[in-house]
Amino acid sequence: MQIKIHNTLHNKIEDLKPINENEVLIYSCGPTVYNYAHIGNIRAFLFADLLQKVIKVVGNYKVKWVMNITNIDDKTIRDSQIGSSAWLEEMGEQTDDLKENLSKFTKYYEKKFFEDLKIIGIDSADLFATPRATEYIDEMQKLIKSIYEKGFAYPSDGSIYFNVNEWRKHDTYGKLKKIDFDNFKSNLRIDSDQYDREQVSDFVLWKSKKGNEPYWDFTLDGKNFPGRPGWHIECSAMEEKLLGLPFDIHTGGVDLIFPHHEDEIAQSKAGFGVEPTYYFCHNEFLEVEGEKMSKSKGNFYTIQDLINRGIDPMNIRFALLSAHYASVFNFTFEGINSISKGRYRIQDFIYSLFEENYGEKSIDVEIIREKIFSKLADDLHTPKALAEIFSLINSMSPNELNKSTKESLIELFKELNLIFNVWNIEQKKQVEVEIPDEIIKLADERIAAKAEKDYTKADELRNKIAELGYLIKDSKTGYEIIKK
RNA sequence: GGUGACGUAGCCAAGUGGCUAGGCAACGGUCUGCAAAACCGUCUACACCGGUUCGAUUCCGGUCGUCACCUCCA
Repeated sequence: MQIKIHNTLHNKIEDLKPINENEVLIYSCGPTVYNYAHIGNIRAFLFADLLQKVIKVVGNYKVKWVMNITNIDDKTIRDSQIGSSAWLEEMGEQTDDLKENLSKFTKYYEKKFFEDLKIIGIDSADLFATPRATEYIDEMQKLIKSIYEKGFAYPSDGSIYFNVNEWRKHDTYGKLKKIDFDNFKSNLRIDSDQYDREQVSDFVLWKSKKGNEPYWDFTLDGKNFPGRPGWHIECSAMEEKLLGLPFDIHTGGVDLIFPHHEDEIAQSKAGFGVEPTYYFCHNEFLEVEGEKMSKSKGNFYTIQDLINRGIDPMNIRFALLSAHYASVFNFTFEGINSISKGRYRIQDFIYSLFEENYGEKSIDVEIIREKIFSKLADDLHTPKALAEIFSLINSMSPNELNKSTKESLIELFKELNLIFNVWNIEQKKQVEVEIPDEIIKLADERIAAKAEKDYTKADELRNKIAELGYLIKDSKTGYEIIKK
């Protein structure tokens, strides 16, 4: 099926036409590993994952997906410094070697990041590569050199900057977003580094070493520039090395449109002579209870925070998939709760497909499949696809279906789950939960009271059991105890 | 200040120049001693003001409001 996606380069939905016939090359801007990922970060990676899954399952392509790990920047350096309060015992002993500290610090959060991905249903085996910025310093220096030699970079006070004005004479700067060069917010010129630059819109390719920071030597024009790469150059260098240019799709959050991706385009074109990609796709932000997430507001949730509040990570995944990636998602606890119920309903439908209980009814599953897939193919429209799924489960009772229809539906849900990855496609298992003897005793007492029609006592016992954290469901044959 | 997005029922969230998206909640019912669960049913909205049109929630203009980006925040 033809996949369509919104391309920020042209601000419209376009047919995906990959460079290679059978394979789609995707690069996703990955995390800066200086802290635990929060649900906003997670949304971005979930979007990239959704994209690659839909391209595979619906588009029938192979996918080569690269996500970088930014392990060197102001924050990772700051927090890995000797005596940093952000240093955790689990990271090991700090040493005198600054690079070693940086590596220990960032590898800790990198590990946590991949654990979080797994929890949220993203399989890191789907990733072709997860390059760490510090392992591609040579490639970055080569690229900077090339940009410099072509006259689009200049050194200033030990750093090397990209010359946007010079570049604008050759090509558009502002391909992703219209930039009004006369109206950059004026107070942003008051910036501690501002005097280094020829003009405000120039960005740094190589940052000179400041104080006690880890650094790499970099010889340019016979002169050494001890320092470290700027943020934008990391992605440009790693993309070229791992995917080759141009590749197909570049993903990231909307905040990266400018300047990060704009600068990537300029750098790659200036240094390599090629623009990085044909499609830029961006996910919108996530708010919490209607407000932008921020540490100062205290509405900053990590996956672990949510799990600690008793939220099943599969419900987080499902909730995020229930809205379109390009719209602002308002994360609320009430919302998670309500959308979760929808997931359970679909799950129950799937379970009943496995029941060996058949009717006469037959439906054309292929038509349903086409419908759902076409929604996903249309700019990853998961809300519409889910509406189709709900319409399906509302239109029938599973046990009135004949055997082959049930089997086809199981196959369909298996396929859908390759994308959604939030259901168990199997027979319902009796979950073995240890019910304490005390509870069983109370429940038996209640059944006895019920049999004697002593409902007051029965209700009292039910309340008592509820207080202890268990729920009683009566049935014709007896009762069922569920742990709350 | 500049650029862009958005405002849809109690809540979340699609979409469209005429043909009730969907979910959650709520309410009524079936079933239950009563509940719970499940099932059936009910709930017809598009910020405001103009304009275009036979017809506008959808197109155009304006107003109000919310949000994002404008040098390293996904």
